[in-house]
Amino acid sequence: MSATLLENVNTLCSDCPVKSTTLCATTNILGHTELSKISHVKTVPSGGTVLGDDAEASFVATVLRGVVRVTKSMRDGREQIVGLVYPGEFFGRLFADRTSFSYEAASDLVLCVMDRHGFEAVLQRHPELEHEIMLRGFNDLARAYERSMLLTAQSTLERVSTYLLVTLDRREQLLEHMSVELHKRVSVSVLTRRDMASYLGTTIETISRHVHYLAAQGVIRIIDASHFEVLNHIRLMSISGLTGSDLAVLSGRPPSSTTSAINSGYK
Amino acid sequence: MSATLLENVNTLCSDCPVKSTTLCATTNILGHTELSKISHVKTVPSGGTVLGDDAEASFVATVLRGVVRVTKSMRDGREQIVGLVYPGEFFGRLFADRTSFSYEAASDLVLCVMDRHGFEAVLQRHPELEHEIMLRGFNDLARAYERSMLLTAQSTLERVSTYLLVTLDRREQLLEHMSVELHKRVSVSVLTRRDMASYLGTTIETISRHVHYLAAQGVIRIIDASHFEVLNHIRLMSISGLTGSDLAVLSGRPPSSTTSAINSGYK
DNA sequence: CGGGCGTTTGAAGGATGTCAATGATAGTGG
DNA sequence: CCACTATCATTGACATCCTTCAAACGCCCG
Repeated sequence: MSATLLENVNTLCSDCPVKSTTLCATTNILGHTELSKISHVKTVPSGGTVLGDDAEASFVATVLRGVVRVTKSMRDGREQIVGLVYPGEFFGRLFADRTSFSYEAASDLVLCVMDRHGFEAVLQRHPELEHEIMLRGFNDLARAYERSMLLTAQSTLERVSTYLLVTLDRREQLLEHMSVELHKRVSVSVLTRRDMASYLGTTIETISRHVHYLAAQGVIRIIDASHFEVLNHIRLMSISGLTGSDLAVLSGRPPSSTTSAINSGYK
Repeated sequence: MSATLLENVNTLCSDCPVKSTTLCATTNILGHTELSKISHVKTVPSGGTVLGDDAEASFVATVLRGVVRVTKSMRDGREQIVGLVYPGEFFGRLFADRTSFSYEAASDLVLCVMDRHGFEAVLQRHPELEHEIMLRGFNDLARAYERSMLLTAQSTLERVSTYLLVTLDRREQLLEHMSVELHKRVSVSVLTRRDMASYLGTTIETISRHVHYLAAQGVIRIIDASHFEVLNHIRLMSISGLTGSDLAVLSGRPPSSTTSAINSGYK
C-alpha cells in the first residue's frame, strides 16, 4: 500500500479535496460550522473495514480519497460487492441502529467521518441538508437499478466494457475538478481483479479473458493490470450496449437533476 | 383482466385500503388535507403503462391495489425488471423532469396519483413528509442492494426460492392488515412467468423447471401456475440461502427502522 | 534468491439459455 | 354452447457461455 497517501493528511475544510462536490457545499455557513464540529478526518488502509455488516451504525462519512466497497455476504460465505463509493460521495446507514452491509476500503482511504446521531441532529435543523441527502439517495437508487440491469441483461463482456467506461469517466471527472489535462483516455481501475469480479458478478478469469480480447480487437491497450488506454471509445460504448445516459448514471453524473429550483425554496 | 377490481373504486381517503402504511399516515391533519387536494384515484389495466421511460415526470403515486413493475430497456430492446412496487408503497421520480425508468402495470392497478410539482411543494412545507420519503428511499436502496446480490451470487434455483418466499411474506403482510387468517402459507405470484423471469434475471423455462423441482422435492405444492402452497418453509429458506433479515428487506419489512425517535423531533 | 500474491492461460465440465414442440387456459366470435 | 385462436406454461433436446479446476507466469518485497 502506498503509505504516502495516508501521511500528513490535512484536516482543514478549506483544503478539502472534494469540497465542491460534498454535502458541505449545499449548506450555509452555520450548517457548515455545525458539520465541521462533529466531523474528523480518518484514514483506513486498503483492505481495512470501515463498518462491518450488522455492526452498530455509529458514524457516517464522506470519501475524500480512495474508494469504499459496499459488500453483502450470504450465509455460506459468498460475498458480493453491491456498490462502490467514490471521492466526494457520502455513505453510511442513517436513521437505523445497525448496518445492513459491510463497508470496506477497496483502496487506501481518507474519510471525513461524522458521528451519526450528531449528523442526524444537524439534518433536523437544516432541511436543505436533509434534502440533499435525499437527492443523493435517489441517485444511488437509480445507480443500483442501472446495475440490476447490468448484472442480468448484459453479458460478461458487456459488463467489463461498461466497467472500463465507468472508470474512465470517473477518472476524467476527478481530473476536471483538479484542472489537469494529462493522461486522458486512460481507464484506471482502483479495484483488484478479485474486486472487479465480485462487482461485475463474474470471475477473475473471465475478466482477464475479456480484457485481453478487447486489447486484441484494438479497442483498448493494456498498460498494466490496472491501467487501460481506451483507443476506440465509440466501439467500446457499442460493445457495452449502453446509452450515454446509462453511463452517466453509473459514473455518478446525474443526467438532469433539477434540484436548484426546489433548493432555492430553502434558502 | 378482472374488470371487477377496477370498477366502482371508492375515492374517499377514509376507505383507503392502505391508509395505515402510506405516506399519509406520517403527517398531520393539515398535511393530509394538502395531499388529498392534489391527489386522485386512477386505475390502470394490467399491461398498461403508468409512466414511460424518459417521459415527463409529471406525477408520482402510491399503489392502492396491484403491483407496478419498474423496467429499464437497453438499446437493442432487451428489457429488465429492476424493481416492483407493492400496495402501500410510493413510486415516481421526484425532483427531476424526466423519468429514468418505465413504470408499468404488472397487474390491474388502483393508484393514488399526485401531481409531482404539487407534491414537491407539500414536501417543502412538511419536513416530516420529506423525511418519510427519504426513509422509504433508503429502504428501496437496501432492497436494490439485496437484489444485486440475489442476481449475481445466487443460482437460479435460489432466486426462484427467494421469490416464492417473498411473495408469501408479502401476502401474509397484506392479510395481516386485513385481519384475515385464511389461506396462509400460500405463495401468490401476481407476475406472469415472463415477468418473473425478467425480475429474476432468467428465463421462463428455467423457472418452470425449478418450480417443478421444488414440488418434486415436497417443498411446495403447485396449486396452479400462480399459486403455490409452501409445505416446508424451513427447507425453502435453506435452499434460498438467505437469512431472515435478507428476506425482510426484500419483502419490504424494514428490519430495525428507528425512525420514531427522530420523527418525534418534527411533531 | 525465494516465497507469496495476483494475473494469465488452458482444458473440461456444468448450469443455464436457446430452440422447438406440445399442452393448458381463457377469451372471442359464430 | 362450442369451436377457434391467442397467450401462457410445460417439457425435451441441444448449444454455449461461463465457471471451475489446474498450472504457469510475472512481480513485488522480504
